[in-house]
Amino acid sequence: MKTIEGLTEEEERAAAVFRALGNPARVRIVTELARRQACFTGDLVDVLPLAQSTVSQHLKVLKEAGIISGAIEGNPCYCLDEQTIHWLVDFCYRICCPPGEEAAAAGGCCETVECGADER
Amino acid sequence: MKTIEGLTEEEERAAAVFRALGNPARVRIVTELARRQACFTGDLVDVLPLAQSTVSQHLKVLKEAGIISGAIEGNPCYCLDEQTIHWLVDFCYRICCPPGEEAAAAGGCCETVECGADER
DNA sequence: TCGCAACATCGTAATTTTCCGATTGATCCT
DNA sequence: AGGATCAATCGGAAAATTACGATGTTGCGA
Repeated sequence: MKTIEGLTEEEERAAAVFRALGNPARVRIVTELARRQACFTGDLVDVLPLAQSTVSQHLKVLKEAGIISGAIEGNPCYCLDEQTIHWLVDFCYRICCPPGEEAAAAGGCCETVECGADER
Repeated sequence: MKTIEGLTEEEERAAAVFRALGNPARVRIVTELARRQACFTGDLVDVLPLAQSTVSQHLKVLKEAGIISGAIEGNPCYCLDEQTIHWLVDFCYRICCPPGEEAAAAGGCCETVECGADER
């Protein structure tokens, strides 16, 4: 993947977090973690139809992206890092509804500009 | 990628949208689109350090995920599909702050359970 | 109609992701 | 110490992504 130079740090981070979440197994891990508050690796292995090593790798990806955190010495216990989720939501909001844009938020942009068809 | 059978339709869709957003160039496209309301392909090619064909492919990915929409006959004009963004934000909220969880939303889950260290 | 300009799509090479089994490292119990 | 259990990491194969140039396609003006 080529590096895009003009990117802000925020965009960079958003892309990384989105990428980490962009996998069915990892979304499942996140929802499970949200439901249970905290899980051992084994709990997640039971839930997912994947090998233990694979689940472990997914956990690593999520951890590196800051989406989950945790692990106690010798008894790894994961949980959601809600700050990151909140940050992501915030990012989306700022994208979608920049200051002074209350009007646009309602109907979307396409109606105001001459663009709205689906297929070319 | 293996298909995870237990996945809800929502989780499936979330993973797809996240995946589409999980690329620096595509995040840039989205932010640019938000800033300008609507863009021709050429505008985006000017902004990104990528070949025209590559940008076109990124646009296709975003379109297939429902993140952008648009294109008029013969003069393709893209814009954000804010509904999708809103849906995604909603999904994140439901994950992070399920009903009857006001307390947990503030401090995160980790403090309440015995799990909070960073490194193993 | 011819050619141009704007995009999409195709073919394809390089890189990355995804998954698994095997191995290693830690902890705990006997 | 020896064995069992749980989880991370390694090595490698298969599949997907990313990027590019070349080629199609469409609409417009000369």
